[in-house]
Amino acid sequence: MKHSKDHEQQPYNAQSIETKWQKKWAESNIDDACDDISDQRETYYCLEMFPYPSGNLHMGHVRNYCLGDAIARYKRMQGFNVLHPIGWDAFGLPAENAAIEHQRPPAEWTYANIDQMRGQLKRLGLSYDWSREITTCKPEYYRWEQWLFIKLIEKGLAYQKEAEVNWCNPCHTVLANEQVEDGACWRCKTPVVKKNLKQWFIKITDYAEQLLDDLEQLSTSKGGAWPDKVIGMQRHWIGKSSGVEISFNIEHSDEVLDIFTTRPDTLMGVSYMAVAAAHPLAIQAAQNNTELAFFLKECATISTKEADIATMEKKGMALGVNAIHPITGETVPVWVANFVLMAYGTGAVMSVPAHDERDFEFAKQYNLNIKQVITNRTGDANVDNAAFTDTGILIHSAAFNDLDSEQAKQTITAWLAERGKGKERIQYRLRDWLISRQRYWGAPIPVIHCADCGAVAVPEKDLPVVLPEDLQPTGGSSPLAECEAFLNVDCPQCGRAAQREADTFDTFMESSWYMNRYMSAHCDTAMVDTNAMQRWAPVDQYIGGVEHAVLHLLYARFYHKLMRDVGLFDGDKVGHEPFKNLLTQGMVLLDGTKMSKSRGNTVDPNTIITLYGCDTARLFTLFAAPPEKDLEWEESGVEGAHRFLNRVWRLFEKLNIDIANEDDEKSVKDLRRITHMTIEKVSRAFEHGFAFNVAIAAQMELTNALQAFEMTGTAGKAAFIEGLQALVKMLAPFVPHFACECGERLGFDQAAVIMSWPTVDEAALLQDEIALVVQIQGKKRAEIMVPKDVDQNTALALAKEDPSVCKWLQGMQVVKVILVKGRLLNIVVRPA
RNA sequence: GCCGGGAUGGCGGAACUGGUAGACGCAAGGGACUUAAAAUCCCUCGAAAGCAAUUUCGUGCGGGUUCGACUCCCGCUCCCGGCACCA
Repeated sequence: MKHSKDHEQQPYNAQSIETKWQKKWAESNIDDACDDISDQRETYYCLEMFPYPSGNLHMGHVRNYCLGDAIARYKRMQGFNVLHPIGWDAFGLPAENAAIEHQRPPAEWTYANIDQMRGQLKRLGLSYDWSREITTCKPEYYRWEQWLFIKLIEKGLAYQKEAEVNWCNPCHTVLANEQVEDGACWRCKTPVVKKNLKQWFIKITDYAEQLLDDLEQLSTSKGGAWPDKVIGMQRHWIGKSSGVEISFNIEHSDEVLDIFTTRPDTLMGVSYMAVAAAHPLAIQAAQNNTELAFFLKECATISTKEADIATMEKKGMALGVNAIHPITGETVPVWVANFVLMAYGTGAVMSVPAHDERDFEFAKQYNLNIKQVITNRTGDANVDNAAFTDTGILIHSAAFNDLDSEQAKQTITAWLAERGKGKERIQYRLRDWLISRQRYWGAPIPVIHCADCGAVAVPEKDLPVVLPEDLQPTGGSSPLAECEAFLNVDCPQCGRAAQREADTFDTFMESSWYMNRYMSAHCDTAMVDTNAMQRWAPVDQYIGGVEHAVLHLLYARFYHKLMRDVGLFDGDKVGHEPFKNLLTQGMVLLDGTKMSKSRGNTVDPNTIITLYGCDTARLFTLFAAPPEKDLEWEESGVEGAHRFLNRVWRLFEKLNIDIANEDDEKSVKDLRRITHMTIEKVSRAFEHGFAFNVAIAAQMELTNALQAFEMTGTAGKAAFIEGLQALVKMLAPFVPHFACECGERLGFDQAAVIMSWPTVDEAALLQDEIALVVQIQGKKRAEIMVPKDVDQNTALALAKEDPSVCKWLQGMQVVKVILVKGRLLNIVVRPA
């Protein structure tokens, strides 16, 4: 036992403590994951979404990494072999913009930012395995992405096609569908323009069904732990719908108009057809019709210029062509309509105004026929003022009358199928991933364009196609497109002069597989090492902002499956999904709005660290709100967190108290109970839900109890030390530097503090006597002390001795008694 | 419109599978220590009534189930996030 002199009080000095421990940790590589197969510990992979090196860490980063670090540290203390890596999502547009502004190549800016931000991360004392640091703009990283891409070309999963694509003028590049939000660029918020361009795509649609099916195993109902919100968003994005493709012949022509519908039961109600402006039938009709040609042109621009597409007026024009109804043989006019999307289904629809709101509106506007063919059970549904969109019973449908919608769908589909005029079809909203970008600061697409051989994949032996890092963007098109040294190359097939593809990959390509690369970060013989994958994958806990719910999280799931299917690993051994559990953290707000540079309402993490230390900053971000909720930054709250650490610090003064007297057995027992209850509560927070705000509150309660504890004898002192030790260890995932320093004052080495989690002594939780709440008619009327395993009759008898209970029982007859063990006794009475 | 999530003191938020509503912290008020300030410590802190013990009301609104409802069910209101002419 140490003597009082050793515990003389030094004030808590965050700066010197943090510097001291960060140095020690770095020296001991204590945070590195162990790849040694002899290591028997169970593995745990904790990952936070890696940062884009924008220049400085912001509070959102701090929150993200503190959450992850708490989990990683807890798991280490629980005896897991933890992989907790970090890296840099280093390609991207801001680097080019900065390059233009500063007249320096983007590489310089990027690497300088990485150095700056690495320093900031280290200042936060985050327990990363720095030996696995990844920088995605380095050839040693992106070469494998290029490698995978040529494999995908071989498998027919990557292809080039001319298509209508989303173009962002300020960013001077095309965008994937996922990167268009409200008709505008996800990055610069400028409305996108439609353009027809030849671009590279990856067939994510081939994986639609898998991506949808595997969402099931991620949902909480199936033992996974992805938020319902994210699962719902992905499900909706994939947008599966089952229906029928129906062929309509065109009058006086050999042409066939194919449409997709989910409501074949309404087929008899078709009164016109509508095709997209880009539909071949429309284009053909426009050849001899200038008015129509003008309208088609207008549609192409309007649909993209209008910010609010939803409220856009429905417009259309008759093509002057008729379609023949496959059942009745009647003719219906074909229209072009601005609400029909070329990219969905077949780019054409059968219009049933009586049973579709959109068709109804269009029909009213252009005075088209409205024919009701479905009614409700009572038969009184009408379509006078609005479409009747429910399913129901068929009417005015000849042979199909009186069938209900479900039967009609089957019967009509079968009828069509027999005659070769229709077939069941599954349609997805998801479209192929457009991965070409007309940007410089990205990974080159490994393709060579040859006049004779066409687009030829760069042979594997010639990889990587290295991006020249010294080019200077000027603001217009990519400097890569003008870099002769890069572009001119011999065709790998015929050997004649050819040109490299000047487009680069969408930067979401890099972030789609980095989680798998960390497992074998420096492997130079393969994209990933299969053994490492089997050891570590999947990520046990992924933490990041919800803004990536569809973008990154969908692409990464897809990429994982691609990597599996090119044979990099066995999905049954490694897992078919990359992220087992997902925690989506809320934003950091200041005065109710998101902290952002553009709003100028940021709080610099550095300032806070300098003022209070990183432990205080860490503690506050975890305590102020539950992880998934938004967190309001409050300086007074930060001070409160700092005060708490000081309070713990001062608990050590109590070690100097003389203990010459007898113990008060009850208070010793109570203290031990609080200690072990706290261990239970804090452990529970880590095991499910990550309610660190509650866990920290529990630690504050323990601190209060320790502070209030009157230590008189040796048992008391032992209980106090036990509580203090447990507290220090439980603080370690949150405020590691502080905890290590406190641990040292208790005589622990660092491993004892950051490698062992306290265990609950069940015996300490037991109480001989408990406070039992006595309710009359469900209302609390008294609290009595009873033996812990009291039975109902004894409890009732004891309750009746209590004067305030007596008062309420006066003149009453006991009807029923309910005892909830360990909690309460409810007496139901009625007037006698 | 559709999907998801919410609504609890002055504020952020607690409340295990239905069982003491408001833990913990912030803010506020009062007091102690101090020449003073800071720091620290103690007390009060949902509303109403009362000197008090105590009582009544109280978890967005209206119903219901139950001995007992912040929690479950039915019907709403409002807020936040996502998607949105998807055939």
